[in-house]
Amino acid sequence: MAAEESGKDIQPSCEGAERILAAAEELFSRDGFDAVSINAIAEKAGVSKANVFHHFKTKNDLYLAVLKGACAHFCDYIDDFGSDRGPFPERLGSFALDHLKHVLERSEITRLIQRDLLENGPRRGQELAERVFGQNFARLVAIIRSGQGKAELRQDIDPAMVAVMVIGLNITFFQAADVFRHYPGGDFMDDPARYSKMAVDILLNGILPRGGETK
Amino acid sequence: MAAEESGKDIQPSCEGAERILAAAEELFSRDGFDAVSINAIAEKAGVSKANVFHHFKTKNDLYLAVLKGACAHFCDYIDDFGSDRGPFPERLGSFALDHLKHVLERSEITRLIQRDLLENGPRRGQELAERVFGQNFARLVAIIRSGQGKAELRQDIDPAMVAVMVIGLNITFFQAADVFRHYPGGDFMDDPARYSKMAVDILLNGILPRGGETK
DNA sequence: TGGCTTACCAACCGATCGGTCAGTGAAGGG
DNA sequence: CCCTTCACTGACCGATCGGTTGGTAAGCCA
Repeated sequence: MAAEESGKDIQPSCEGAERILAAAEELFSRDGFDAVSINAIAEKAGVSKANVFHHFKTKNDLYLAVLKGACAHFCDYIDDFGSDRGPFPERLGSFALDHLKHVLERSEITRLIQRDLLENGPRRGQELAERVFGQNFARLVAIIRSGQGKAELRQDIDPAMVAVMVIGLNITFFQAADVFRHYPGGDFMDDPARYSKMAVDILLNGILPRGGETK
Repeated sequence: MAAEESGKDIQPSCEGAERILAAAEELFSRDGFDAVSINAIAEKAGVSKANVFHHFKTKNDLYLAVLKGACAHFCDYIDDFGSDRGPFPERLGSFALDHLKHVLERSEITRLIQRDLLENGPRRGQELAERVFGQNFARLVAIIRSGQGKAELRQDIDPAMVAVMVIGLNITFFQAADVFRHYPGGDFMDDPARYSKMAVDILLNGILPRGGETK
């Protein structure tokens, strides 16, 4: 009897199960948990409905497996974000753009996680905090803190706050570009790189006039 | 025969219909469209299921009515945001905090709109852009632009971008406070006013050291 | 060879879904 | 007075839901 992998992390190993997972990931992220039927998943995966329940005990188990896989995938490559050398502003800008690209390239996973957070509230928030964004966040905070150590940025600001703003602004682009795009002067929401550059510039320099010139 | 108000904006006028709308708004925003059954709505509203269909042609019609009502409610009071007088930084800070409070107070509506945007993608984005956030956005842009006119902020920044950042950072707080709260140094996500103050400070002054002191 | 496990499937189950229908009782107008 | 309108209901419909059951065919180890 299969479908007993409740706690384990063994990846499917079976080709059918992988196809089920892939189909489920796409459908769940696009339509949400309740809007997707096991029939639809089975059909898309090219297997029978009973086979879905052979590999996953319940629909919720399948969803959890999809979410776990998505989280794992999302954490790949984040070590490559940003350059390790160079002055702090460049390092921050590089991280911000890499992270935004990463989010946009994995839009399916991003939407899945976002939806899950929306539906499962605070309790899921803690889980996700630990296993998904944790690495991104820690790395970003480290970049900022190191810059602060070298007095390359203000001492009186909270590095965690800056990290929240960078990631938050990227998520904002991901989920609200379609809204803001339609406003007059909102055409920068069409170009991630331009958006990232503008946001980082403001983050670094603020919007108030300076003594010197701004660039 | 009722249930024929497909295009009209006449508010329910009937007490039963109002109770149905209220129940539906709460359930839809909490659990999402597909997870809420007409039975559940009817039960919560204290009417029969058939009566729901008497007032609203289909489940989707009811959902649309809820969304429309939510949008209308959300736009109330936004004219009171921010003070009209005083220096630009105070005006911006005041708007940002008022807007954040507004979002948090109407968390049900906010979540409903957010969910709808997530599920209905770009096509709904345009609608929402026009009818919900439009007024907020325009007002915020006006505040920023007026400050720019008086040379109270940099000339080379895009007012729309600043508006996106203010609103985006508020939405970030709303939806991700439960995630970021769990990180070391993320305790500022417990206090909206503190978060808003920190964000606006960075927005205004940037994170790079200045010639003078920062405050 | 025979027993055991595993991947898989068609058929089926009770429950619930969105939605319909025939009808009831009260209000209102002629 | 009847007649229409309207808010409202219980009983019902076909479809589909998540999940189960009994069974088949292939591989593996003895």
